[in-house]
Amino acid sequence: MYNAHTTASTLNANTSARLISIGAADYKVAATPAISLTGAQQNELLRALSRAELERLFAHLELVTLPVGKHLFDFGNKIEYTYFPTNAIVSLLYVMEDGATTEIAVVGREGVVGVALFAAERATCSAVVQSAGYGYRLRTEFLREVFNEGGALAQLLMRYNSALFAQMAQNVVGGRHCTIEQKLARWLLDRLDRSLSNELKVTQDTMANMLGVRRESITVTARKLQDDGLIQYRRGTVTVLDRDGLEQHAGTCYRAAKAGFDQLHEHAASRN
Amino acid sequence: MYNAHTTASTLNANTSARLISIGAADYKVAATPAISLTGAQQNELLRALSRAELERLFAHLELVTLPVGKHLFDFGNKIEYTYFPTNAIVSLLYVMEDGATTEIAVVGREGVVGVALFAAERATCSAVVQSAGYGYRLRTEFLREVFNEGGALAQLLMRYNSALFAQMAQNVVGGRHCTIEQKLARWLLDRLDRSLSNELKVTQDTMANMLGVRRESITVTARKLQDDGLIQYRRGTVTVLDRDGLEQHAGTCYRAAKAGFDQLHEHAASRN
DNA sequence: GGTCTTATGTTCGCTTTCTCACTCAGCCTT
DNA sequence: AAGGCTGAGTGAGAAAGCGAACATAAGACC
Repeated sequence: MYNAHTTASTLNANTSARLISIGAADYKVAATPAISLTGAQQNELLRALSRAELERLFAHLELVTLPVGKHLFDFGNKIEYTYFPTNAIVSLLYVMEDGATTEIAVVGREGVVGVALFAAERATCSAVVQSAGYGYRLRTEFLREVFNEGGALAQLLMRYNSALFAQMAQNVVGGRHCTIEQKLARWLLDRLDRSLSNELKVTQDTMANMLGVRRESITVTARKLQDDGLIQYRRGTVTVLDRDGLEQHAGTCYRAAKAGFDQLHEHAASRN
Repeated sequence: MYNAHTTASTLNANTSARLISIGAADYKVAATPAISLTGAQQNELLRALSRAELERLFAHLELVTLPVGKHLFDFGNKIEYTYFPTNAIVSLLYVMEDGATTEIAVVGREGVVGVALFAAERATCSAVVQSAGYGYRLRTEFLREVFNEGGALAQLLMRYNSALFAQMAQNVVGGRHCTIEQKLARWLLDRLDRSLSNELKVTQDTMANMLGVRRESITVTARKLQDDGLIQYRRGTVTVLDRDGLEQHAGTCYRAAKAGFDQLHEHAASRN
C-alpha cells in the first residue's frame, strides 16, 4: 500500500518508495545525528550542501511532522522558523478580506519555506501544509546569521529564490491568460513534481481554492481531463494517468516555471 | 516645463524638481566620483548603504540613460548588468507565445532590476524601460561577488527581494480576484509612487499590455475613473488628480504590496 | 448495517470580459 | 495647411466564468 507509515530515519534520499499520507499527529521526532544527516538530505537544497556545511547547520536542524492544514506562519506574522520540507508539500497562500484564497506558490522538497520572506519583518502571505509529511526547520534568526556570512548556503537560497520567482511569474501570467483547464493541468503537475506518487490526496474544493476559481468549475474541468484519459479521480483522490498529456494541456505555463527549477538542479548537481 | 533635460549630476536625492521625460539618446555619462556619489543615492537601495559600502561599489557603478522601450534583458538571456534606476521606471514582463504580455512587477528608484534573478543562469522574464530616465548599473558578475561576501548590501538585496515578492504576490492575487478597475487603479498608484510627478506618459494600449487585458477595456475603465474625478487624460498622458480616491478604488490590492515596501524603508531609515 | 458528513454533480441566469470590426480625433510631419 | 499616424471611443455578439441553489453518492463513524 502507498500508505506505509514510514519514519523519516528509514528514508533514503534516493528511494523511490511510495510514501504519501502520514499520520497527522503533531509530535516532533528528536533529531538523531547519524541518521538525520541522511534524512535532511531528502530536501534537495540541504542535499546540495557540502557535508561540512550541512554539519554546521545540523545542531540547529529540527525534524518536524507537517500535518495537512498546519499553518507554518500567517500573513503579518513574524517568521520564526524556516522550513525545509522533505516529503511534505506547502502552499504559500494569500487570503483576501472576503475569505477568497489564492496560491502564490508551492514548495516541496526542492525548496524552502520562508526564505523569500525572511528578510521582511512580517510575512506577506501565509504558508499552509497541503500534503502531509516531514520537514526540517531552522530558527529564522539562526538562518539569517548563516546567510549574512555569505557562503554556499546564501548562494543556494538566492538561487532558490530565482526559481521561486519564475514560478510566481508564471502564476501572474497564468492568472490572466490561461483557461481553468490549463491552470488545473499545471497545478496538478506542480504537485506531481513534489510528490513521490502519482496519486494526489486532494479535493476539488481545495483545488478551487488554490487556483482561485469556483469549485463547480473544477468539477467540470476535472471531468474533462478524466474523459480525456489524463487523470482519474474519486472522492478526495486524483490519480495522474498521463503525465505528458497533462503537460500538453498545461502549455507554456508549466514549462517556463519548470525551467527555473531545472536551472537550480543543474547547478546543484554540478557542485557535487 | 516638466521636460527639463537635467543631467544626473545636478540632481539631488531630496529634490522635488519635476523630471519626467528625458531625451532617449543612448549615450553613457562617465561617472564623476565626487558628484555621482550623490547621484547614485537617488536610488533608495544605494542610499541605504553606508558611505564606505557605497564607495566600494563606486568604481564599478556606471551611469546610463534608460530610454523608453529599452530592453535591459530578455527572457532566456544572461543578465549581464544589474540596474539601479533613479528616475526611470522599469517593467518586468513576460511575453507569451501568442505575443500577449503581462507585467510581473515594476521597479523604480526604490529597487533594483535583476537581483531576484541574478542567481539564475538565464532570465525568467524580460525587463523593459517603461518611463525614461537614468539608472546606475553594475556588472552582475561583480555584484554577485559582493553579495557572496555577505554584509550590508547582501542583506539589503535580500530585503528588497521580500518587497518584490510581496508585489508579485499581489499581482497573482489581483489577476484572479480583481476587476479591471481595481487593477488599473493599483497600476497607476504603483507608477505614481515611482514617479516624481503626477503626470504619467503612457497610452491606454500600453496599460492594457501591462495589465494583460484588452485596450478597449482600458478605454472604458479609464473613462470611468475620469468621470469620478480621479484622473484626467488625453492622448498618451494620464494625470492623477485624486490619489486617495484611487487608493479607495484599488482596495486591498495596493495596500498589501505597499506594506512590503514600507517595511523596506523603515528598516533602511533605522540603519542611518 | 444505518446514519451523517462531506465530496461531487448539475442546472440556470447573470456579469464580466473578450473578439472583431469599425469610426473619430489629436498631434506630428512634410 | 494637408495628410497620415497613432491613440481613443463604440457597439454587437460570443464565451468564460460566477453565484446560488439543489441533487446525489461515497465513505466515515457509530
